[in-house]
Amino acid sequence: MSEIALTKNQQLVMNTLSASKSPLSAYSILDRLRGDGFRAPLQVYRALDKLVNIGLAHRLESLNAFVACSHPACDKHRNTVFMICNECENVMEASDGDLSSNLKDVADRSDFSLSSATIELRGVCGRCA
Amino acid sequence: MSEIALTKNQQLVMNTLSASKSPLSAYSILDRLRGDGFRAPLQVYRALDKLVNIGLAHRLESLNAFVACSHPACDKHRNTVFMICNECENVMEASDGDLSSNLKDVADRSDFSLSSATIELRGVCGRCA
DNA sequence: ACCCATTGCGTTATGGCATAACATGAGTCA
DNA sequence: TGACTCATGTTATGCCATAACGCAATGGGT
Repeated sequence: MSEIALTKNQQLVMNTLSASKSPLSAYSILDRLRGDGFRAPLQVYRALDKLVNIGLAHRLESLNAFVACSHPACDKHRNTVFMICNECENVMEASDGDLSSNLKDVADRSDFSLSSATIELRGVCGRCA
Repeated sequence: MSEIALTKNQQLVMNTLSASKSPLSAYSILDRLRGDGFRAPLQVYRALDKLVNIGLAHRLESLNAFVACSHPACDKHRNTVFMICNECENVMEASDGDLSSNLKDVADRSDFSLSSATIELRGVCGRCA
């Protein structure tokens, strides 16, 4: 497992994501980093691309937003499930072996060669219920 | 089970979706319907809202696009899984009882009250493999 | 028949999300 | 040195989605 050195921009974006409890859009990250010299969306998107690629952040498709990975060590063998609270917008991350193998079964049954999955749940979290 | 009457616009959008094998964005639907008097995105989005609500169409979050429902009778008790081929962009739809109960288990374990799920798989379909 | 609530329609304008294309600079390695 | 890679900065552009307005048609309920 190699440590990966983040550039200054990547570090700034990562810090911004980590400091937020709820997902942030690229543009809201941009706004928070204007004081640090950020001026264009691309500066954010490029950093996000890298962070997502190395697994330090995740993109939430249903929100067009991003979160810091809260999984201590993201298990590459399992699909990640995101639970997005409709009330507080906070996001919980989970993974489950049975779910992942089930997903693979579903794909296999359709002769579909699975490479990645987007699993985003909506509902209400325990704190808000 | 009540039959639902579609308006002219809704019918046009539905026909367009049904005629396409792969997902369509709202704007590409708009382009295909300009000859039928469509002029603005909202005309498409309003029809799509309705079609999605009554289950005749689905929104694919990871594509920002829409597909006609290919499920003969969409089972409300099961979550729908979309398999999107990276090669041909075609989409297959499936559902599975085990997967749905697994998903609920994962949510329960996090004290999350599940109301809806987005499950979109990427990979390669049988025809393209 | 009347009112009223609901639903859909059409238009203009606006806002949010994301990337293309081009040029620059820093670091590595043969 | 030269070629290559990766990150950066900037401008411009394009796609996705909705706000806000007003109007038209429908369908109960009294």
